[in-house]
Amino acid sequence: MAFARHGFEGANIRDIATEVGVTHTLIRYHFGNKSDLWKAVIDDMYARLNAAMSKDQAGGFDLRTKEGLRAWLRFYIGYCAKNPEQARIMINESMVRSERLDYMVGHIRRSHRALIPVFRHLMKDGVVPDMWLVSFFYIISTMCQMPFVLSTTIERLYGVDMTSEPAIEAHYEAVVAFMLGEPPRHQLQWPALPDWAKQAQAS
Amino acid sequence: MAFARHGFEGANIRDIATEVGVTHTLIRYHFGNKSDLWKAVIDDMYARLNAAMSKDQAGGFDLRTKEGLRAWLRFYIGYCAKNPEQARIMINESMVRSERLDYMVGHIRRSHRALIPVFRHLMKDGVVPDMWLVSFFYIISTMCQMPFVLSTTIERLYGVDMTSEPAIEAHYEAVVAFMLGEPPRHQLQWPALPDWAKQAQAS
DNA sequence: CAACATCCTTTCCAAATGGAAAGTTTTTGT
DNA sequence: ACAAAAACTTTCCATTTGGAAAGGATGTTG
Repeated sequence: MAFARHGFEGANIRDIATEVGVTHTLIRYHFGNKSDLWKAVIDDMYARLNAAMSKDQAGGFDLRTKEGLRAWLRFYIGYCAKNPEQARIMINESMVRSERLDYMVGHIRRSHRALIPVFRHLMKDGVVPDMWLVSFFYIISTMCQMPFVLSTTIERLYGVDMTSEPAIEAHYEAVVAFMLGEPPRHQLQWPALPDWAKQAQAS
Repeated sequence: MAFARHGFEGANIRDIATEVGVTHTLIRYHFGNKSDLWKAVIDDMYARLNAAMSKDQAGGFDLRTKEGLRAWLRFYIGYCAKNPEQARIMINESMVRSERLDYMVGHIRRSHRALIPVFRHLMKDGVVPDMWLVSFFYIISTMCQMPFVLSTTIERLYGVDMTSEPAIEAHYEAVVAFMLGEPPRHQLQWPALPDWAKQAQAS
């Protein structure tokens, strides 16, 4: 989506319209002004996120155990990999204090409220070390999101397509190893590195 | 800087100029077109980063030990906290494939090349678990950067000023705890959470 | 001091962009 | 089938924005 790629100011209704094959005035007719369109996008985004979360959470895992945490991480990392625009939009709007940021924070707060008790449990049970909750939240979420948000950079830098299944799997294993201190159970063939990185290994 | 806040397309030379107190044509005279200005900003950004890195690395720490890693993390997190625009610009440009992204990748590659051998060492010595190098890189760097990149959101969400010393310190302790599995050595008074988050704790 | 280059301002332009207004087609309810 | 409402298009406008051009001020050098 254009808002994810160019930010609110960089995106323009006309391009969005032609992308969908309509005129820019039609978009205005249905959504109102640019801010209204943006809000509609955000609402839809969170609706889809919540739908995916609750569906898979009902279908499954108890976040308070290591096993459940692993399952949740696999789900969440997969979701981030397939919907990187969502994190991109949110990051874009975090760059400057704005009315849009406040609107977004309403959604974020609801998500976080649901996860806080779970995260506290993980600490209490010693699954993860005790730490400041805010840090824990942003460490976890950015760990899962950022490699996919930055996929174009990683592609240019390491020649790896982060949206590919092996890369997603490798990253999942890395996150689990990092969080739980457990090395990958089945030895993975990690996506190969380019020459400049391999040579750096030697030095 | 405007490029960090609004992205390349969202920023405009005229506003940048008035911010500095000159006319927009003067900026054009000195830097050329908008892309040239952007490149000059990036070059300066990396020059300052490299200066800070090499100065403090010379003054210091051996990244291959736990102690050294801790010291480096403290430095790097502090740097990220005080220069969040740097990560912001890079993230902005990662949103879409562009000539600017390629330009940036040149700088990034140099930084990464210097760190890869160090990171490999950390894994070989068992300081951190074995994992895919690309994941490790982005886990580490985003852990250190993102809370400060997203400081406006965190402020609105948790009422915490991430740029304050206690918040930086708390985050540093969290990162160390997360990476090395070591709980904070001296018990910190973590910045307080707002009511909505405390109540979530109870449930 | 005169010629020249550097630095900076003023003025202008064309394209892009958000938005308004008015008109046309399609759908819907009766 | 017909009137009203909803959906959509065309046309236009004011503002913003990157950029070009020309002129003026301020050194700088022989």
